[in-house]
Amino acid sequence: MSRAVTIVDVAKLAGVHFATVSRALNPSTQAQVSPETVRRIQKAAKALGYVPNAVARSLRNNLSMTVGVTIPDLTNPIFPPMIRGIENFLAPRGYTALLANTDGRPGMEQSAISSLLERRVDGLIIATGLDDHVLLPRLFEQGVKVVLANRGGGSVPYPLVTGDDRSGIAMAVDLLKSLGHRRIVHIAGPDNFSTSRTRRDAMIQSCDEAGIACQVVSASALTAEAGEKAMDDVLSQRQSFTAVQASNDLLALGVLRSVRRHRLRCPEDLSVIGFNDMPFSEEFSPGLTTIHVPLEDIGTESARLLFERIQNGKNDSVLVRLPVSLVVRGSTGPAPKKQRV
Amino acid sequence: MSRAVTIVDVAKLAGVHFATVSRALNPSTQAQVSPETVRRIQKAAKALGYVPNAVARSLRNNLSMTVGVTIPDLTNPIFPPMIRGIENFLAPRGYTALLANTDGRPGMEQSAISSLLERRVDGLIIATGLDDHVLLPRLFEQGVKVVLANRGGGSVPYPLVTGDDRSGIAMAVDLLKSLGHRRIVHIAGPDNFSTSRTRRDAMIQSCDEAGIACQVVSASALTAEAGEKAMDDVLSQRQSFTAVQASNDLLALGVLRSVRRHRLRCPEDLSVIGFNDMPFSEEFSPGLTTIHVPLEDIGTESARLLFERIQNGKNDSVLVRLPVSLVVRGSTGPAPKKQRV
DNA sequence: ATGAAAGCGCTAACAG
DNA sequence: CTGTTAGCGCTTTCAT
Repeated sequence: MSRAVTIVDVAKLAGVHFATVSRALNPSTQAQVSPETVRRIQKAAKALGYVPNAVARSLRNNLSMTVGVTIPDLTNPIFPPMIRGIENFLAPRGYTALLANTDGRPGMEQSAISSLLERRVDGLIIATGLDDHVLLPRLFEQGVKVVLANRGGGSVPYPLVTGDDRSGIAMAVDLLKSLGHRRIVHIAGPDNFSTSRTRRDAMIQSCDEAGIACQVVSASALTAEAGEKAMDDVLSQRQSFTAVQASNDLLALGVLRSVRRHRLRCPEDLSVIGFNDMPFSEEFSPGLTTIHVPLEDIGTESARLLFERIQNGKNDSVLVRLPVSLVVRGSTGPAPKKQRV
Repeated sequence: MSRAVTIVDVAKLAGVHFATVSRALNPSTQAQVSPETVRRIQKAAKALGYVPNAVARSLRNNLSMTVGVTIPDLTNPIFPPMIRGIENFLAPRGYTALLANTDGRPGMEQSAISSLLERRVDGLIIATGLDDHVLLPRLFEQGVKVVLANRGGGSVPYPLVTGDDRSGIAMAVDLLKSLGHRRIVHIAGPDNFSTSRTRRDAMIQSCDEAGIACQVVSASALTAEAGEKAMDDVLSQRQSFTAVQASNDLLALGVLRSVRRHRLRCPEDLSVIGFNDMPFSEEFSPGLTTIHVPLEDIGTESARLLFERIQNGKNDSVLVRLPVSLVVRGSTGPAPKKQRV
């Protein structure tokens, strides 16, 4: 690219000092310049195809107008809506999001955050759902603005935005109970995800209170494949149960596949219920009954909290727990009279 | 945040000039500094928690180590894999992607690109699939590095990465023909997307060559809702046909919904075939027969081409047409003897 | 209302 | 091998 046109070029053409160009082109200082001069400068800028250099501005202002967002994996369908929520809030305010995938690996998370910090993001939305790493306290100490999204609270007093997992699980248990189910299997996610633990514990508690027997099985990852494998294992054990509640929809999808392969009918032989209401869970066969989590809202709220903290310099803690709701579709039905499983 | 520690602070602690710190901390110049000094500097840097300032470096080097990526909508499932492909290639090379959603609106695309250019991205991957806007020739003229992904060729000689739409459509027609279908409806996407036009034209040509009657119906958007509505219209016209080929899987999903609502059976009464093999199309009911497009590879290739062009300063044109394949699932079957539609 | 000058943090000549 | 210096493009005092 031939050398970019700068404020100095514009100044020459308009016949003013380059500082005046800066004032004229900046909304907040434009009033300091005479309207006539402003017009002249704008004309010159357009004529030359001037494009402001945000990098130089960032260096000078110590403000990059970017925020970093770390997620485990973009291809996990719960994240695109969250990210849209984040961008919908930030873009109109002049902010751009830098995305980093961590694949759930603490090492990658660390290097991703380092890279974002080097780029001098004004704040961070961490949605990796992993346990507190050593990094977090250090970030807090340094005054780095962070909002934690979609994960459980840790020891560090950063703001936190999640769906209401406990009440979601309670809704699921209620539904199953009202359908006559008395023995449920819970497919839990890996233990190092805070949501996995929260949902599992809530499940045990809700079932306990409802007088329902709950068997917990852990999947090795939050994927359909892991869910399928976990369900295969459960079915091979010939336990008796009439319903499965999975820690997320991807696991539930795996359960559905396993059930189909074992020639069981859902929901006639077995009810299945997920968590998240991820995009397209409606299209599974059968359509997945699940707990709807307002993913886009989680994104929007996280962005709002971060934005506020960047603006006012505070770093105070809040807990935003967004309400969830039950979505009943085809994968749940009355408990079978004669247990087929 | 308390004032960040800079190269100067490190220099003071290590008792050297700050330029030496720069050399010591930079892999490419580290050899110029005595090993002993390097160690001392690294120790000082660690002790102070020094984080290099990429913004300052970018300004100085005129290299931001970022690329801009514009897409219509992250929540369209074909994009996350593409973006992962892009990031998988770029991240190990020190590059970060700035994402911008345009919602398919030329105005938003323009402002997104402006914003990215202000941030001095080193290049742009444009995957909006819209027609050439006025911007493109101007960008080319200015020497801005761009790679066009997943869209048809335009008048501007930028590199281009797509799936092989024509051969994909041919595969779909072949399959339907071999199943005995002789009257097909093609649900086309809006005309301002180049892929819509390519696939529609390929459809007309392939059917022509195969001696198959093809009726084209246009959907108002590339969404399930638009596909459903288009299919409703088709069914209300009582045309005679035994198969539907949709311009993408989202439209096909809408078709499946419409078919279900009209109490027709798929594939017994009607075969449906999509395009893209987007994530979860396998889970639709029935599983969607479709043309697999290597979305992640499209991302990787785009990133590679852009990277090469950033490296060597060239801006030469290439056309990379990635092979596609037919994926047969439950939504296609033999043409019915007695036409039910 | 505008000009002059300093400096954000860094890299890259150029000296020594 | 290390120090000195200039300058990337911009905003912001401080003068005038």
